[in-house]
Amino acid sequence: MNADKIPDIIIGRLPVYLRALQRLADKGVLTTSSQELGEMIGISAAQIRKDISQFGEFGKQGTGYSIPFLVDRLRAILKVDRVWDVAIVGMGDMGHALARYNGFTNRGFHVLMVFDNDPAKVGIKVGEFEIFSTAVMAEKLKQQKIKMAVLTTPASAAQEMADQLVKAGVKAILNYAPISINVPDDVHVQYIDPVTHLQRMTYYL
Amino acid sequence: MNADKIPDIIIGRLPVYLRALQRLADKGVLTTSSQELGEMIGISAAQIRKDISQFGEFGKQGTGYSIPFLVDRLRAILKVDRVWDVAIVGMGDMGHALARYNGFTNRGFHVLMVFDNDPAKVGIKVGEFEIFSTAVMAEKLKQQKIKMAVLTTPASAAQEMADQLVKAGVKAILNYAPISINVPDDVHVQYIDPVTHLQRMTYYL
DNA sequence: GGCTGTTTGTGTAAGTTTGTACAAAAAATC
DNA sequence: GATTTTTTGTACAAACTTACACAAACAGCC
Repeated sequence: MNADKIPDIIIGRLPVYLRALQRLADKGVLTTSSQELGEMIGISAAQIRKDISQFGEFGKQGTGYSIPFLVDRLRAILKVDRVWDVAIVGMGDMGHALARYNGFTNRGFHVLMVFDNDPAKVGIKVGEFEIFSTAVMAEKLKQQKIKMAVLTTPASAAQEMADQLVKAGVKAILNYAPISINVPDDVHVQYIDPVTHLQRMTYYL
Repeated sequence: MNADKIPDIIIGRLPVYLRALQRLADKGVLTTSSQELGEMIGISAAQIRKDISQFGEFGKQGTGYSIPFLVDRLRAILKVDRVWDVAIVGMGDMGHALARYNGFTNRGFHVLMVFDNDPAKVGIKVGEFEIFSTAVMAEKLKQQKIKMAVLTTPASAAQEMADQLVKAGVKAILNYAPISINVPDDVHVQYIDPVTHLQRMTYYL
């Protein structure tokens, strides 16, 4: 195990490996090879081997990798061998869709609370959740020690909500708002904007 | 203009530049510098200059970049100086949210049709759209010459739907299903899976 | 008009990432 | 049990990406 400093680009591929491996596990497959995994996800076998070997010698020559074992290791490395509570901020269509999404379960996450700054929405039920006011957000996030949030507000509110999240101790933000946000260096942000993703492909059409 | 072969990693940053520039333009700002833009989006000024200079000399020493001009150039480079028709496949919560999203307008895209393979959903109206059966999908996509699609089905249906999209001539797929899909080399895929994005951040918490 | 400050575009160096190839280990086959 | 096949982990080379630094161009000001 060479825990020195793993490049972020490798960390970014591990969830993709994990997703494919869990899919194989669900089908009852017990072992796989870097070759087979690579064909599933479109990454070269050598790269997969090199990425995984950063964390230890998890495979066996001639056989490949034990799927249950490798899944366990990857979950531990990514720290999703536990459940992280997540808050959703912004209860528009996207916030609703995510609040009702059942794909977080078993992959390390649990939506615990949802917020909106519109007084007309506060108190309304969305599935199992009652929408809370963003006025009480910092308090509730601190109380529950929530470290991760999903931002699904319009662009106009995103920076202000991000600031409040940071103040409340949130260290990871998944930003669905179509705008870049500024946060301190110790806060991580991932961006999901369907338009930028589409624009990245039109260049090649 | 050195159109030889622009690295994909640069193409991927251009939509982020464009998004920030259009935001400045909407505020009425007429010029900006690589420095200012870099601070907005968290990318070094040198990198922004080098990226942009791949396509021509769009800036002016001492002044910076004309925002309207640079926006025009980036839109042309990314081919979003026109409107691309897009189909959405899978009318669950996420499909609904995207069908109702008004953020595509003015950024180069227009949702033209939506599909679902559930007979109980076919014919129902979602906003302005009538849900069509996936049985008629290939036919309708070809008829309208649609080249881009958003895939919002469960993982179990994603590969089959992707195959149908490819057969119908679609060349770019934005995949919200939590699974890697296999497509021919000339078809582009971008992935949006909130869980893999979250898992990429938990490593650092 | 000359001086000062700003900002671009780019050459070069440094750093990072990927690809290639192969020894070593394990399993399968005969 | 010897040979062949499969597959890992990694050394080394190649390719790619980013950072640094600065000349040249332009604007603003006195």
